[in-house]
This record gives sequence, structure tokens and C-alpha cells, in this order.
Amino acid sequence: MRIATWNVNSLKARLGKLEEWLCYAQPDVLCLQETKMSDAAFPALAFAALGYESAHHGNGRWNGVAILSRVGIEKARAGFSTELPEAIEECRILTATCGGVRVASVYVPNGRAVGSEQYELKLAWLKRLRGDLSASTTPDQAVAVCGDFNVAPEDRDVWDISQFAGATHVSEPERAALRELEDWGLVDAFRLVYPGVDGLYSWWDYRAGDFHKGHGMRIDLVLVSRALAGAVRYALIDREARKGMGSEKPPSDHAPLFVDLDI
DNA sequence: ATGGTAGCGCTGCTA
Repeated sequence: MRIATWNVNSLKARLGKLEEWLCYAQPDVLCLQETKMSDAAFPALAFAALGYESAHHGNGRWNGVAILSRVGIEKARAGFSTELPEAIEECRILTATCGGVRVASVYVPNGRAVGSEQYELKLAWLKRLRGDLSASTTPDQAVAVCGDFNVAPEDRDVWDISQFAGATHVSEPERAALRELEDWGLVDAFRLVYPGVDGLYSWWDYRAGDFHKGHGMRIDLVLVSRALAGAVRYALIDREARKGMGSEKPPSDHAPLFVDLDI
């Protein structure tokens, strides 16, 4: 099974590129983030034409997550398993069972600035995610949590850690919240494949030519449960898709990540 | 040079 994740930064703006990418990358399951779309506008028919069933959770202007699957979608659930005020969940998580794997597409809040109200919300959201996982499944089951975590797990996951003093995405509380997910029983699949390779990123700021300078961060992750870790065969961040694939329209600021599992 | 770009949508917010 090839499972992928991509923050598309507006599905409406990226639909053509996404269709093209589906045709050559051939994922079995794809988690999308930042669709910036309402459920009513979600182009399910376009995906069905390519052989994908889909589910979407979005309100329109901000956030929005989706799952596409050509190995079935069952028991789709928008939001966390227990009700929370809308301001906390914000259309940032969608979970479904695809080909026997419980898949979550997550868009973790950005956090804006360390110590801000939004930063505290980010930490609370990650804690909530862990609570949700332990309430609804176990690491002995096939689970994959995929998406834009807005956290770089280690210093080597950013282009120059000295440029990030006091910044979000690298702060210790954020990393600790991510480690709590791993302590529950999730493994960073990309690092299983590239344990010793630095300089591999999934996001680059649109500004200042950051992509071409190699000024990026690895914040898009596929976390697999212990039950699946042994099945990880290959992983890749598709930097070509970040280049724009020859189109005039700008690409997303994120590259897609896919992981191949022997299941 | 305290900058820069993109999306949404029409004003300024979010990233």
C-alpha cells in the first residue's frame, strides 16, 4: 500500500496539479490538508473519475482535510471522537479506515508565535490528538496518522537551526507533544527509511526564494503504528511537485510525502 | 532591505 500526504494550500487552486500527481504517483490512500473548501464544493466526482473514493471535512475559507482512497473508505469520522467546541477542532482532522488501516488526515494548528494563544491551542490540539488515539485504537492495530504537523521533530529537520531561535515548529513543548504521540506507539516512517540523511524537507516558504536556496523544514509526517512499522519499505518527499510541474500557477508551499508499506 | 509570496476575496487575515 502506498499512503501519501499533501498540504495542497487550497484544493480549488491545486485540483489540476493534484489530478496529475495522482496519475503518476499512484497512491492507494492520500491525505490532504488545507483544502480551504466547504464540503459542498469538494470535487468528489473528479476523484471518482480517477478511481478514488473520498471523504472531506471543511467549512470553507480555512483549514479543511480530506482522505482519498482506492482501497475503500469505511467509518469516516470528521473531527475528534468526542465533541469539542468548533474553535478547538477547526476542521483539522478526518479519520477513516482504508484497506484495513485506520488513517487520520491531520492539520495541526500553526501556533503563530511561541507563548501566543494560538501556540497554547496548538499544544492542546496535539495533546487532544494523543488522547483521541488512545481512546479509539491501539498501537497494535494498523494505524497511520498523516499530515502537516507544523512541528519539525529534530534540529536536522530544519535548514539552519540557528535561524529558529525562539520560533515555533522547533520549540521543546511542541516536540515533546510530538514525542508523546510516538511514546503512545507511533513511528516516523520517513526516518525509518532515511535514518541518517539530513537536509530533507517538505515545506519551503514562498518568499525570498527559499525553495531554491534549500531553506526548508520537514513538518509533514506519516506516523505509523508499531504494528505497521515493520512493513515500511520505502518513502519519498516528491520535491518535483513543489517545483510546479511546469505549470504557470504556483505550486503548494508543501511537497507531497508518500510511504510504501508491504501490506 | 526588519523585507519577501500565496490564497481567499475584497479587507485584512492566515500561513
